[in-house]
Amino acid sequence: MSSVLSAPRAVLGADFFRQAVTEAARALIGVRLTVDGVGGLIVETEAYERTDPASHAYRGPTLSNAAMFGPPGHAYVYRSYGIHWCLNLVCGPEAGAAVLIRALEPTDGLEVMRARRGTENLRKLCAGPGSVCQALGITRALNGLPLDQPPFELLARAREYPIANGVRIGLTKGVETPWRFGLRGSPFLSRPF
DNA sequence: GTATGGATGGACT
DNA sequence: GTCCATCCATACT
Repeated sequence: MSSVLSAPRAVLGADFFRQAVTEAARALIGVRLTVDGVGGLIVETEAYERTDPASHAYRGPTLSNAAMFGPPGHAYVYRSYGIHWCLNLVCGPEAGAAVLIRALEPTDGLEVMRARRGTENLRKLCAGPGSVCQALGITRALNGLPLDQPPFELLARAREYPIANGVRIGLTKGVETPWRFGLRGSPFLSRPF
């Protein structure tokens, strides 16, 4: 599908991140996410919230998940399987909720991302939460940082997008909860819906 | 103090 | 489809 956009986009404000986490996860599809100017359009997200057994916030605040209990509109970055980094956007009217960024359609800084990922394949640059962080250079150094300031930039979607939704990926708890959202038909999803 | 297992991705059969 | 690299917070002894 086309990703061309010419209209200027607004930076996402505090109100965006205060909406219910599932609404935020849906509304983030089509938003342009960059870190130091490198990134693309968000095409896949998952929602996690406080009372959700699959969420890192489920057992309450700890040192490592503290960002999830901070104000919305900030990043929560964690290490996954000892190898990868995963980026969440803290969202919602209540503390302890966040949206996992699972895939982007790469648009900005393609050569930087190709070098970081070690592949020329556009479809594989940002397909999966670990890949997104590798391509964008996201590590724990960005944990807790506000999303409306550099190096982050989040620009509102240019139009409405058709949304697919389904169950979340890779979980052992909360496996039935259909809180995975994606751009329907996008070739840049980590997996089809 | 020690064991465990996870919101993964890539290599391989 | 299966396997497993590699970190570290948490659970358990």
